[in-house]
Amino acid sequence: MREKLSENTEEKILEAAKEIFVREGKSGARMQEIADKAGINKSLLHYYYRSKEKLFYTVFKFVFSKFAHKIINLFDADKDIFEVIEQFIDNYIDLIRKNPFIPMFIINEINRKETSFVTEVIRETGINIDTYFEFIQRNIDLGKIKAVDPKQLIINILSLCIFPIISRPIVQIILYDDNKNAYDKFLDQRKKEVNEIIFTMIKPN
Amino acid sequence: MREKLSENTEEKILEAAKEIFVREGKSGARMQEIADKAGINKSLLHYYYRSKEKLFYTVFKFVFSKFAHKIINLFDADKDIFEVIEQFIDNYIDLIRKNPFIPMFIINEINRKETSFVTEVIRETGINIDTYFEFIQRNIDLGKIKAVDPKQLIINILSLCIFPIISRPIVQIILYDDNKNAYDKFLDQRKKEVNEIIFTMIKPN
DNA sequence: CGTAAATTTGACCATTCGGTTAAACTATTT
DNA sequence: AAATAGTTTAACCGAATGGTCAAATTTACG
Repeated sequence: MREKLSENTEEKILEAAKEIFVREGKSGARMQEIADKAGINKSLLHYYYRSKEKLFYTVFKFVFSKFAHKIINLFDADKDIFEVIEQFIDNYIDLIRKNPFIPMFIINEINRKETSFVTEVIRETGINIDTYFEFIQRNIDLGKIKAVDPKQLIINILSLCIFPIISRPIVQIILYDDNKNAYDKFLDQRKKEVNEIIFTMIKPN
Repeated sequence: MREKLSENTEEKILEAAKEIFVREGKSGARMQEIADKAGINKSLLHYYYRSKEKLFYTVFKFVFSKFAHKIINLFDADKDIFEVIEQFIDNYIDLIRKNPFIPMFIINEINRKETSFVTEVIRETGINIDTYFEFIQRNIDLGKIKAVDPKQLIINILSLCIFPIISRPIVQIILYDDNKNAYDKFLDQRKKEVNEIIFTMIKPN
């Protein structure tokens, strides 16, 4: 049995597939377009990933895993919760701003799949929400924050960070007459805004 | 010139197209599927709406207009702002819960279109954000609420209401082990949660 | 080098899909 | 009833698309 000669090609395919799938969605993506972007023949796609379905699954798992871990891992630390949240909001808004299509991509495709697919992906990527719950509970026990519902809290943070970016194409037009710079400023201000909201809601009386 | 005999068929097509487009997206939707759902021949689709593009445009405008007006019109009233917001949150969460695919549909398709398309739709549907701005400004002037940024405010409300529902398929699994009832309770509680957040942020000191 | 395995290509296939066309059918007007 | 305009259908078309296959090329190794 020979060694794998070009893990390079596989990389290039994945990179191209990621870009196309994320931008166009699964049904909108074309195998030919992915091949072109990877600079290879369409047959090669099927040589490495037997079908569009398989290729998509690989890409989805990769993208989802990366994003999910960026959320969960933060709360692993033993840092001050207010610092963690501030840092999270700052990093996450920037991250999504740089990859504005990814949240939509994830939500979108999960909507089209059965639960088993999602469960499988979550299991395989090994994300674990419990570290977050423990982190919050510890801080409640220590009296650092109010006894808030950790589930509502994480959804509040994610909502306030993600929604303004995924809805940007409409909101930028309606609120800012499609002025890109103005909306970028809006998003920068938003970091303070979200911070203030979350802090206000969790800080002890 | 003859009368239109069956505005019935046109209705049926629109209804079917709406359901399919919203669920499958523009590229995922099939003209044949729409025809089947409307109980007619595929050629009839092209008789009434010349192309998929035209049919989609009609559906999109219809759906977008309905949802946008539900947001804007509320703030037209001369009611107490706290009542308006409370009612809005309650209604809107229920509305989206009943039509969970619509926000994603709108955001999704707007992402794929050029600005001109969106501007056109907004112009044609005649939504006007100024009534909202005036409503907020009036309440600030009257000292009923703090001098908050109306843009941040509306985005906060929409984020907190919409995101938990569009991300439901993932979040329900991660937070509630895919227990539908549990997540429905979560969303009911959420009305209180969002209300409390918004009220806390705008009420005068 | 020679050969066998791994990689890459081009030609090709079956199916799907949006769209067209001509003919059939229905209702309305005269 | 005949003519006419509006409505519906079945058959068909060309392009696009996911996928296959056998041949060609490259690479690793004895």
